[in-house]
Amino acid sequence: AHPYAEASISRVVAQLGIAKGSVYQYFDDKADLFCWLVAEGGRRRAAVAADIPAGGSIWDRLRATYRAGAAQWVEDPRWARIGLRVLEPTPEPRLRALRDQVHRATVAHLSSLLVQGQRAGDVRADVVVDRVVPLVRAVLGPGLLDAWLARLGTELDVWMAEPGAVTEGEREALLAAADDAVDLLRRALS
Amino acid sequence: AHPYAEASISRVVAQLGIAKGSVYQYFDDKADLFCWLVAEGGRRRAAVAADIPAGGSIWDRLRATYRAGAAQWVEDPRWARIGLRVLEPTPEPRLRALRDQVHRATVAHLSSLLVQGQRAGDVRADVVVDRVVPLVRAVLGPGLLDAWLARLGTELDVWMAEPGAVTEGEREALLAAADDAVDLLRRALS
Amino acid sequence: AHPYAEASISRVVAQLGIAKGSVYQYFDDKADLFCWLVAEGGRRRAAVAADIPAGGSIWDRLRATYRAGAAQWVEDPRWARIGLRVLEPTPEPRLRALRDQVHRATVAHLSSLLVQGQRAGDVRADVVVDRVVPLVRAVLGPGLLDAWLARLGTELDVWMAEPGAVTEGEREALLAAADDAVDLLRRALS
Amino acid sequence: AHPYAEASISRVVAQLGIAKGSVYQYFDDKADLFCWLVAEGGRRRAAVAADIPAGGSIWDRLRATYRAGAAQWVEDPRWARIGLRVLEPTPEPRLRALRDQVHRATVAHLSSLLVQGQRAGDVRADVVVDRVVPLVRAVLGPGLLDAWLARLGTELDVWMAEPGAVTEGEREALLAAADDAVDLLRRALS
DNA sequence: AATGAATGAGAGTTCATTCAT
DNA sequence: TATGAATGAACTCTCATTCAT
Repeated sequence: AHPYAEASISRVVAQLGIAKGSVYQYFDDKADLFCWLVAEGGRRRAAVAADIPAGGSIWDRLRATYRAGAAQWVEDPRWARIGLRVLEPTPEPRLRALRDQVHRATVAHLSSLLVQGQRAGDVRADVVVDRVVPLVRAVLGPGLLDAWLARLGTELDVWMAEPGAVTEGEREALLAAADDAVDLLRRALS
Repeated sequence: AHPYAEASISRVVAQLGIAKGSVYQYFDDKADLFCWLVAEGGRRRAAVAADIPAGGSIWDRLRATYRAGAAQWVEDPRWARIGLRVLEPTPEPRLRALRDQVHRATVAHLSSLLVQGQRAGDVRADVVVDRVVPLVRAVLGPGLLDAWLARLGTELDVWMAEPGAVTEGEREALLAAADDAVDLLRRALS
Repeated sequence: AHPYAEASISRVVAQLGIAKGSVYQYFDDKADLFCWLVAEGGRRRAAVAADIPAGGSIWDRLRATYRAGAAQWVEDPRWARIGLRVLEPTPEPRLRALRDQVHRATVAHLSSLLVQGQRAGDVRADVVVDRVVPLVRAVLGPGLLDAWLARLGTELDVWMAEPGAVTEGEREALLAAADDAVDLLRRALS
Repeated sequence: AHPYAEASISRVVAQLGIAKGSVYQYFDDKADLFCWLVAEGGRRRAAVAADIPAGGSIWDRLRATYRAGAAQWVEDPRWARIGLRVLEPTPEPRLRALRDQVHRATVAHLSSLLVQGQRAGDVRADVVVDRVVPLVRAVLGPGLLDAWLARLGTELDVWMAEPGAVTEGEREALLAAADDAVDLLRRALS
């Protein structure tokens, strides 16, 4: 519910009704707990991503991936949110290291996808992969998140505080937003 | 140099070699100081943006704007960085208000630009402006920033700590990255 | 409006719209300013008390004095309030000295009055003056003040913040309360 | 030892030789600590008052009560002092609430006592209870305290700083002062 | 394994006072 | 005479962490 620096172990244990010391039975310190949460969020996202079928164009695959992301965002908003926390700036060295690792993994994944796309003819040959990866990443990351929030007519923090129920229509809108994002990239790069 | 929550007035005054109380002669509190810094950063950016010529297609104008942004990023990195701080999440109500205001202004600006583009034939008629604005915003915001950092071969915090000199080649690369971002949008939307 | 310790020169100058330094042109420090205010309050009270006719029994004179006090309390509540501030506890040595001085003066005055009363037959001969003076002082000080506030149906701080207008009926009630207090003493001591 | 506003947690913990944070393990904040102290002081006084026999005239009962108060003032001066702190003026809302509550309870108690006295014939029928209660309260409160201090030949703060031993003669004098106060009221009201 | 009291560094903020202008 | 920027001590309170039980 809070960025790393503002998150307070005192508040967490008060809310959970457990002893402060108990946290330190399982985690070395605040950063360790935070890292575990982020990693667990990543694992849950990966579990969903694993079910994406491999066939079709890279656009089909991207679409399937981010449609699944939309579904997860609706079903498990708190864990989805945690996954984003790692991207926020922080001076804590271990969190920086974690963030860089996540960054590199994402870049590597998108790069290989685009290269595959070029081989398969889904992506124009004159696209310089390294140059577009940051842009692609932005569209599918903050861009898509922003589009989702706009569709829900809310803001991130407001919605996280009270995720509320998502109507079937809203759910469809989120999936459509994922399609929009992938379509924009397809038009730009194919 | 730090997100709002981690920024410490104690550290600032120690670094400046002034008395703690002096800060409060000019600012109501920490949030007030932060808001002023962000606003000043915005003013400096606006001063640069004012010089952009009005003619040409919206793509030409976007290109000119973000080329100017690249130049400013190189020449005044600290003030450019401050401008980004306001986008970071925070529970402080006044900073949230400021962030929302900046957000709305950006969205309004991009929307009107795209609508103009449709009228002028620079943007396809079937583009739904409201749906693509978040994606455009992401490309030109985090996407372009990420592209710049990739070109400089560094990371945000590392570079801010020691902005260093930028070679003529790097400067050209930053301008080229701005072109890349706008081109991607042009291909996608026109 | 505040006890000495809570009173803030910063607040005062902000409210007056003058420079902080100006205070120190006229007063050595916060305590000096406070002492002056208390003394001025005392002077104003003394000015009123000077008009009390000297004749009659001591009960008549007390009654006249505290009726005048009631009138002043209504007409000049802020200055009357200041006069009470000096009685509040404080560790500041100069304020303690001032308070002790006021205390001694009051005790001396009441003592001489009661002795006169005994000589004139207004006060029973078996009354031990020194023993009753603290009780008399309490009746005419905090007791009467409390009675006034009860008659106004308010509390001290509430009323000071917004003294408001006093109806003729309330004014009469305050005078009656002064009579009550003196009557109680007369019955007890004569 | 100090009024609420002047009391300093920093000073307290320094004197106790404990860590600042420890205070906040037991109390929400400074006001909470102060309220607890006042309440505890009240409880101790109530414990003593509970032993007062119920029979006799209301004057007998008042005398017994305030004789017990004198004894406690000698035996437990610090806790007795704390009980008085709540009566001091303060802008802190919670302390104001506490003070008002104490005020109302005292007034209610004295009112019912005087009404009982009227029924039993201890108090003249023409006494208007609501009008004399503030005066009675003043005699038994600040009046009696002042009388005690006069008998001890000291001042409140001086004596609290060094309560010292009380001789048997002084102890008797304090009890006599309680008698004096009640006698004054008896003469005035019966 | 769980507890929660103790810790003390550090935070933001207010304050009375000084003094060059 | 008036100003108000500069000062730094003192304040309350929060925090992550430790450790004896």
